[in-house]
Amino acid sequence: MATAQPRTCSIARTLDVIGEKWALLALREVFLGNRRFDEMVRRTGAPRDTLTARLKTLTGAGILERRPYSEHPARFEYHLTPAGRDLYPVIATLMAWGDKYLAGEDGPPLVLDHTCGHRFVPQLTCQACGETVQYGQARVAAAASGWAR
Amino acid sequence: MATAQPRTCSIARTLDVIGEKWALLALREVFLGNRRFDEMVRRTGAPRDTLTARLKTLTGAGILERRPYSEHPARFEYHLTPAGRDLYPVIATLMAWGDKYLAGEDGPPLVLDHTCGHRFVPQLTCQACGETVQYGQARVAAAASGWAR
DNA sequence: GGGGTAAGTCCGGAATCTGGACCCACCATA
DNA sequence: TATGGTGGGTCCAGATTCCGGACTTACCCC
Repeated sequence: MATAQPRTCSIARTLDVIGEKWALLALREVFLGNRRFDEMVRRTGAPRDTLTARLKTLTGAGILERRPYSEHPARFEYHLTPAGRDLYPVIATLMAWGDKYLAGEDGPPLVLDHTCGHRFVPQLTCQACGETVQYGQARVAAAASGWAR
Repeated sequence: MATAQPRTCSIARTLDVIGEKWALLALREVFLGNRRFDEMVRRTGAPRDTLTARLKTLTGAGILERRPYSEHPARFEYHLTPAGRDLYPVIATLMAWGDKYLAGEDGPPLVLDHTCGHRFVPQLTCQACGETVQYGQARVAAAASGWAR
């Protein structure tokens, strides 16, 4: 009898790369334009050691790119690659959830405006039909073979 | 001179709740309809101990609800609360990123169909104008006071 | 020379995670 | 009666990871 193997779905794979502590907060800083090591340490509060390790993982995974901006005192900035930029929806939806359920009485600590002029409230939609999608409106279609692996 | 404090943004707060290892994979199983402890252990591969701890955190945070489905052998199921259901966009965008960047040659291990009949490819849009949003199209609007706290 | 900045590395102790064994209550079978 | 299976855990010792703080190197500015 085959006992189900743990799935290796795309969620698990993605979390292997960005699921460690501080990885997403480091990414948040890059999204906000803070690309340098010390600045990230200050803004996130991550231990320097840990941040070093995370940045290494993220560059290794092709999410960030380590670019020198000075030689001699060799200094580096971390830039988003296209793959990194594509993580924006993850960050945005995480933030939206926190805004809704964990904001204090001051309201959300960080407010974004969309280029359309309105406050940016992220929404999930279906690329095909454009409608908003909530839990229950998408169903498992097929096990491309990897369902239980 | 005030050295910047680590931000406590909504992302950090959210990660405090769902950012620990296995929390999101446990949630994935609940989203897929597997609500029972042993099933989650099998499907995720998480250590039983760790899963116990995560489920406790998630119920404590109001994301899951522990409902008895049998007395006497006391047995429980974990159900999504409305707050839990609102995490669907996070799961969906994580999965979409993994599908795009980490899928093997077999393609994505898990394929979803939207009720509109098409393959479900999650997209991030602006609630106000309905347009798709990518990195760079939303800007920091104001520091509600908590910017650097 | 003195102080500051940037990007790390090194360290020992603390906290977490891990796999595996164990437990208890039930049910089914024979 | 024993035997085995399921479900939802707990307990434990060892491995791994995280943590804060000190230290380093190389520059710049005054």
